[in-house]
Amino acid sequence: MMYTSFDDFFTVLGNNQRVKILQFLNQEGPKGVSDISTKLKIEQSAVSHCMKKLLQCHFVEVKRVGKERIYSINEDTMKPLFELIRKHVEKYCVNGCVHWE
Amino acid sequence: MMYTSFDDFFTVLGNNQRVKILQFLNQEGPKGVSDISTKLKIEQSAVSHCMKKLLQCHFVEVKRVGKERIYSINEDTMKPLFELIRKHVEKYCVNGCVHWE
DNA sequence: TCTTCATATGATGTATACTTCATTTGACGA
DNA sequence: TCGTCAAATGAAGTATACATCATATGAAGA
Repeated sequence: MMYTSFDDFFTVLGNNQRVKILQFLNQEGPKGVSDISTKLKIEQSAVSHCMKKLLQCHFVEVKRVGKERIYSINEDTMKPLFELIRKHVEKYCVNGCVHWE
Repeated sequence: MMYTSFDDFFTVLGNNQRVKILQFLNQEGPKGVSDISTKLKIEQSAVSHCMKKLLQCHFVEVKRVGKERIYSINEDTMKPLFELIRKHVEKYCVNGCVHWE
């Protein structure tokens, strides 16, 4: 998969696990793969696959610390993004469920 | 598909056609299904399917005008959302292509 | 009420991406 | 340099959502 445009960014966000990981990093701060895997109950290799895509889109950054790779969200983009969606959900999502029609 | 939470919103945005439609409506203003179908070269029924999901997430609104149904974006959410992503792409997407590694 | 236009719906094949497993890489300490 | 831990990679089966077709609905005018 190439990441060449606007739409690709949403494609990468269009996956619950990746969004959960981003939210987790947003709330808990920088974390290694094992931590993410344990806390969110996602397989280690699945987390790795997720992190790769998130990295490619610059939604997260990574730094090596010993054997671990510590991931942190790109706050410039992700914080306001989550805030925007949070407001939207708050406005339209009633009783834990979007209502329509 | 149910739309019960935060992640579902990204799932609906995670599709190029739906994003293209949103961008089109953002730039060109309210439009009917036929217009969208013709301009973006997407089948009529595909557009309809897209609009249904976009409606369910309140990314667009609709009003009947005669036989037509005119769709317009939810500006409160979509304008700032697009602006946010635009800045992100501008920052990290070099020469029409995200670079990494 | 019949016809036509605009759009929506439902079903099904097909494409896409996710999950999982096995394996590899890379760093650290003994 | 060997063993171990942390994470990444690749491949393959499986699940998911998309594209398309045929059909239905609903409004407007003749």
